[in-house]
This record gives sequence, C-alpha cells and structure tokens, in this order.
Amino acid sequence: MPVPPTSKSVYAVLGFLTRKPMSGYDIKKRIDGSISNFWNENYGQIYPVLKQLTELGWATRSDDPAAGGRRRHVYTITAAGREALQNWLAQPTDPPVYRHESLLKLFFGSEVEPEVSIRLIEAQRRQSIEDLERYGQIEKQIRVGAEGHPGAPYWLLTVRSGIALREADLRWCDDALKVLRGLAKRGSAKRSAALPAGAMKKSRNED
Amino acid sequence: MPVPPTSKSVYAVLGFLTRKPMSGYDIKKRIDGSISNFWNENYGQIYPVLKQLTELGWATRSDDPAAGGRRRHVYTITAAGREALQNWLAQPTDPPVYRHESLLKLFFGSEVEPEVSIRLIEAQRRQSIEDLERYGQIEKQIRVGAEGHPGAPYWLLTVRSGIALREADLRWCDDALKVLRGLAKRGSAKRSAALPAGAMKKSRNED
DNA sequence: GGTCTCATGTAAATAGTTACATGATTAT
DNA sequence: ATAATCATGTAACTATTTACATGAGACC
Repeated sequence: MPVPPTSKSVYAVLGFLTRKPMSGYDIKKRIDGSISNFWNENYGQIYPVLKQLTELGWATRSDDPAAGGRRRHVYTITAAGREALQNWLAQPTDPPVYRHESLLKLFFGSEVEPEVSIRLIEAQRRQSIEDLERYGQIEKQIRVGAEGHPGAPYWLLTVRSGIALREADLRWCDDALKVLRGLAKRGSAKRSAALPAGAMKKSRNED
Repeated sequence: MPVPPTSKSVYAVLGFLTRKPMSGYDIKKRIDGSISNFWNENYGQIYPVLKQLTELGWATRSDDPAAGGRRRHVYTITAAGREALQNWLAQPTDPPVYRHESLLKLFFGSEVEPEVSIRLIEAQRRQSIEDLERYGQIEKQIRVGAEGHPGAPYWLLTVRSGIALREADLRWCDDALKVLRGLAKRGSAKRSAALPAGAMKKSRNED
C-alpha cells in the first residue's frame, strides 16, 4: 500500500479545502490572508500538490466553466482526504527549525560598527509593527466575519500567537536598541580619545 | 567579476571563522551550542561551503596533522573573507518566511476533537520550557566564559531574544490550553446531551 | 487601448536534509 | 574489546523559490 505523503504543503492545501471547494488561486489568496503569519505556500507548490491530491483520491477536480467562460479548476475534498487530514493532525509534530537572518547578522555584530546593527534592529522593529497591524486586521475579520463558525476559536488562537510573539519581539527590539546605542556611544568616545584631532577614521582590529 | 554568493550558509560559516580557525566539525558543534536558537546548519551544507570559501579566497585550508595524526582540515578566514562578511552584515535583510507546523495544525483544529489540539499545544509548551532551560545555560556560559569579549554583548542579545520569544510562547500556550479545555468541556456536554445513554460516538459534520 | 486582476501551470535553479561510507582515537 | 566521539565528505533525495509563458475578463 502507498504511504501517505509527509509533505506539509499537502496538508496545508488539504486543510483549506475542508472549508469549501476552491481553486489553486483561491487557496493562495486565502493562505496569504490568514496564515502567512506562520505558514506560506507559493504557486509552484500549490498546483503540483493539487494534482497529487487528485491522484491520491483526497480531492476531486471539477473543470468549472461557471464564471463567464474563464477556465477555472475547482477542487473538492473527499471523505478519504478529510480522514487523511484528521490523521495528520493527530501525529506528533517535529520542532520548527529556526532560520532568522536578522539575528544571525546581529550575532556577528562585533565585526562591524554598532550603527550597522542598530539599522538592522530598527528594520526588524518596523517589520514587527507592520505585522502587528496586519494581524490586528485579521483578528477583526475573524471576530466579525466568522462569528459562530466552529473554526473561529482556532483561527483566533493562531492569530493571537502571532500578536504575542511580535509584541515580545518589539519589547526585545527596544531593549536591544538601548544596548546597541550604549555600545555606539562608548565606541565613539574611545575613538575620539585615541585620535584626538578630527581624524575620525574607521579602525578595525582583528581579535 | 564574480558576484558574491547570496547563500546565507556561506556567511554563517564565515562568521564563525572570524573567532578563530576551525574545522567543519568544530563549526557544526559551535552552531549547535550557540545559535541553534535561530540558525541551523548541517554537515551537508558546511563542508561544501568550506570548499566554496577557499575557492572564493575567503578562507584558506591548512591540512593540520597536529592532534595525534588524525586528519583534520582547519580553515582560516582571509582579509577578503572578513570584508565580505562585513559587507553582508550591512545589507538589508529580507523578512523571515515562517513555517510553524504546530500552528498550522491548530488552525485546522476544528476538524478534530479539542483533545487532539490540547495534546499538540502541550507538546509545544514542553518544547518551549526545554528551550528556555537550554538558553539559560547558554546565557550563563557567555556571561562567565566570554566576559570582556567584544562579541559578548551581541551574543547575549541574541540569546535574550530566544528567551523573550519562548516566554511569550509559554504564556500563549497557557492561554490557548484554557480556551481548548473550554471547547472540550462544552463539546462533551453537547455530546452527552445529544446521545443520552452511553452511546458516545464520534460525530463529524461538514460545514 | 491599456492595465489590472483572475487564473493555471511548468522549468530551472537553489536550498536543505538524510543517509551513508570511512576510519582513527579515546574512554570504559 | 567495544562503544563513543572525532572527523570528513558525498550522493540522493526532498523541498522551496523564482522566473517565465499564456491568456481571458474586468475596469478605466
């Protein structure tokens, strides 16, 4: 017998089909507008996954000429597909592998002037603020647009996770900026003490 | 002229070589013990990157028969390598693409019994606690073992980011578990009302 | 008429993981 | 002896991203 796929993209797409039959395009839009907080897919993954789902018998495709003659493929989850999703949901989850470029750069911050790291963290801070605004919108949408829907409590929990994490990040950014500005001040004091008369030249020593 | 590589693994490895000359094995150990909080690499990436670094002239390899005759390749960063790293550090960073399987599963939680999601979040909670213990260790190591090192303030900042985020996650897990237990209680009440005499059978309706 | 959005898909490239092969040294 | 750790590397696989090709309907 064939083993069920372990690809998470398969289940992400399948999960969206539990709500209602959708096209690949629809799914992409939905993902961007609801779970981009913690999950992303692009067309290069979605379309092959949809094909795979029909081959597995987890979804059926209807070539739907409904909307004006424009071609549109709508996928509907099957009972087997729903069962497969439920089964996956109950499987243990392996911990996420983090890859946060901004922190990687900060880790090597002593290789450059503190101002470089300050700009880095300021950008991260702006990103978190922007994210928080977006998550606030999504939260509102769920509260007003999905009231009473059995999924709503779960959707709200995920969006509140995003909010909690971004808020924590914001607070950390503010602390980090204080530390970095302290380093910048001490650095410039040391430089002007070492090179008294206007000769402010960048100095870099290996350790 | 050749364009500098954009692969982040290249700069992660290069960054560790700024501290001291190291072998691929050393680098892997260091990464696991310091930045696994927000960055990971495996041998399959590290060894090819080291080869690439020598080809770029960003590191030199010394076939080092020092430690007892056991073969060991030690890589040393060059001035060009250091410059390349500094240049990369000043480049703008694109925002991380999140992929958090646990939240993806929770998002589809209404497809299964609340108990499934409860187990999911309990596991996430345990993971955060475990992470916090590890980060506490790392923090202590930096404080006592790297006092006065110019990198220390930066390393401390990154570890404190991990701590802040895991603490926020812990608080969120506790809130989420309250919500989920509420859903479980209401669900079981509804089920026993609908099926009065012992006939507790799983019911699932499509929406 | 032109641009925007809807809509589907593929190809190529890049990134990342896992499994394996190999063998020496050190600690039990 | 033998298990653990040190140590290097490759091959195969899987995942993911980016770019491209195509075309219709909607809107201005």
